[in-house]
Amino acid sequence: MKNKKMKIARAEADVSQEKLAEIVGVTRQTINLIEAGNYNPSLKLCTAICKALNKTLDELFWEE
Amino acid sequence: MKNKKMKIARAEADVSQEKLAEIVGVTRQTINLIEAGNYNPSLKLCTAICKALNKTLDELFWEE
DNA sequence: ACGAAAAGTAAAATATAATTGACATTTTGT
DNA sequence: ACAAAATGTCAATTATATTTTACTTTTCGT
Repeated sequence: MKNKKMKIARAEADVSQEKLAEIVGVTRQTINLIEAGNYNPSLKLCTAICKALNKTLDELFWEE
Repeated sequence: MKNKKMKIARAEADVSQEKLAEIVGVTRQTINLIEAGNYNPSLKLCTAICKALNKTLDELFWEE
């Protein structure tokens, strides 16, 4: 499933996929894949993304 | 860093590492490694563990 | 104290996250 | 409408999470 929450949070923070990738130390493709879904990122990466976007794990990655 | 929160949550739920591993579909060693720290589990696994223990990502895996 | 269950740990093999490079498409500003 | 930036996506490779097997140590009930 797509990660719409992350995409929105990134838009709110006004950073491109490329910029976010640079901040958290991965490639742009990795960020793109996470937002596109069908991907299973590591906890460390999820945490880094949250901190970069001023969100928590529950806010960006929790699914009921 | 050790994941003490997860260990405590598992104790509260009164399930062994082996039982939890079985519930979330990984091996006992994987659970052990996560609790021992120096490990970087996948988001999917973290989520499965949270649901098994009735906790959220922030409660078990968030670090300031 | 004893035995059994649970927990800790390690090395080698396997599965998969993440990278790289490259190209196509969409969005945005002017 | 045009150019530039941003996004979507793919195949091949590399890095690393997870498994498997196996052994040691702790914990807990009786």
